[in-house]
Amino acid sequence: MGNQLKKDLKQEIIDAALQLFQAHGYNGVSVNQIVAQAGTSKGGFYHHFKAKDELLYEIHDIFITYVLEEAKQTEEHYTTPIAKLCALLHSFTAAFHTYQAHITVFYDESKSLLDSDREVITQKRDAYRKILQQVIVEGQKSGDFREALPPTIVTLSITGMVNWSYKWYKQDGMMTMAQITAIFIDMILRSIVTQQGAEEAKHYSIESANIDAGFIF
Amino acid sequence: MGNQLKKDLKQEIIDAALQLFQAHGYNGVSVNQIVAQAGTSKGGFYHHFKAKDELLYEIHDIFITYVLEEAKQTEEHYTTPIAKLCALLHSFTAAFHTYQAHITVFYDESKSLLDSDREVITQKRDAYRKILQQVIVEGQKSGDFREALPPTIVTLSITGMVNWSYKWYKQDGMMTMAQITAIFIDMILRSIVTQQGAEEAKHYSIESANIDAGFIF
DNA sequence: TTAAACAAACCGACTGGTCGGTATACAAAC
DNA sequence: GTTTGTATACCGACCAGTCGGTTTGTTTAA
Repeated sequence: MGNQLKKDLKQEIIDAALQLFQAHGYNGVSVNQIVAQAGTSKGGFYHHFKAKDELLYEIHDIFITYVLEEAKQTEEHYTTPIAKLCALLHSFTAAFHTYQAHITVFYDESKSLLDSDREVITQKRDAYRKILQQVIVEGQKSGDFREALPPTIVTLSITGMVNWSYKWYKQDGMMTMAQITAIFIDMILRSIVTQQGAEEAKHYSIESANIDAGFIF
Repeated sequence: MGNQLKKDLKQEIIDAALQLFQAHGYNGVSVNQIVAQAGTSKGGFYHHFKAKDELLYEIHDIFITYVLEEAKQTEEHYTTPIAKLCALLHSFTAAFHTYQAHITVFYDESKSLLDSDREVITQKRDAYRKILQQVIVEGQKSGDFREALPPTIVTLSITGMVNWSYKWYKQDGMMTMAQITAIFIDMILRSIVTQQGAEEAKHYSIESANIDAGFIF
């Protein structure tokens, strides 16, 4: 437990790499730059990592493992498809505060992963998408979501709309991520609910008063 | 006119670079690899380009210039905000067939642009976004789009949802881009129209019969 | 004393870019 | 019609510098 009180060098390296990769891309950053920013040396680096590739893999894995685990727990904790969907989106976007750099690297630099590493990551990413898509399918079966929409496209649309915010969301911007997410959810629900589902979805509309009171998890 | 019958070397270089950049990123590809793939030499390359940077800039500019011009014309050609929005989306996604590689490079590698180049590109990209956002604002003023939604977030949501498809759309997949776009439009319209706008939006619903007949420009 | 944690010097491969030269095309001069 | 001049298109050897990674040496903690 206490071994994280003093940030160790490995974490320092990861943090430095995150910043640099986010700004210049994996192949645009040299190991020398990373160790300089982290305040260490190449010896220190290669003591903790077998290769530069491994660092990129760790960044990917830290992020997707966290998100996947979070999604599993969230999905189990709620009952209706609509509630599940909202909770999934909120739990994902909540990660932006801590993981925005991870996300940028995850989506822009995964092509630089070793093939073997990418397989592992892809598997976890697909597992995450499967959870989301399953919720959509559940909602269609329960009659809350329109069956005319292909679940795969809906899933990818939602993912795109939400993910894309890594390109424009600023921590110090005019809106918090929770506020933005409320709008996402409003738009997404309206686009996919049936008349039956509209009842429950109303609670998540930004026109209903209880939004500014905040969304609790 | 006839000077393009035989593909010239410069175009060959750009095509090769597009493929390679899309697969491995700008900094993951060397000039040697590009000229090998293009079937030319280092000398040939630097005869046509002052530097590797210039090639990346050209790829960006070709794409955004095309898209921006297309958007301007499209926007002028339609009257109602709803029609404008639909036409804008269709004209953008139609570019995927020819420009998917450009788009990938555009969104993944713009951080590798020279600062001066990036300024020019950013300006054009903002001009495009402004066109889209203006349509949203018009729709709010006309009473077709919900005024509760912040136009900036709506614009970014739409952009995200549509753009993200560059990560998963396959030319030889089960759905054509036009079919996918019809679903995008259905979802987007439902999420932003008022009761008033719903009338006109019905024409673009995937539940109405005329969708499989195709969308004509 | 031993092992882990780092530092610094170093290595070969490769990088973006240059340079002298050649091949081709077309126009002017004779 | 042939020669000459000149600009463009292109080639491939070569350069200085940087890359990821290794090796050797030193410090620190147990």
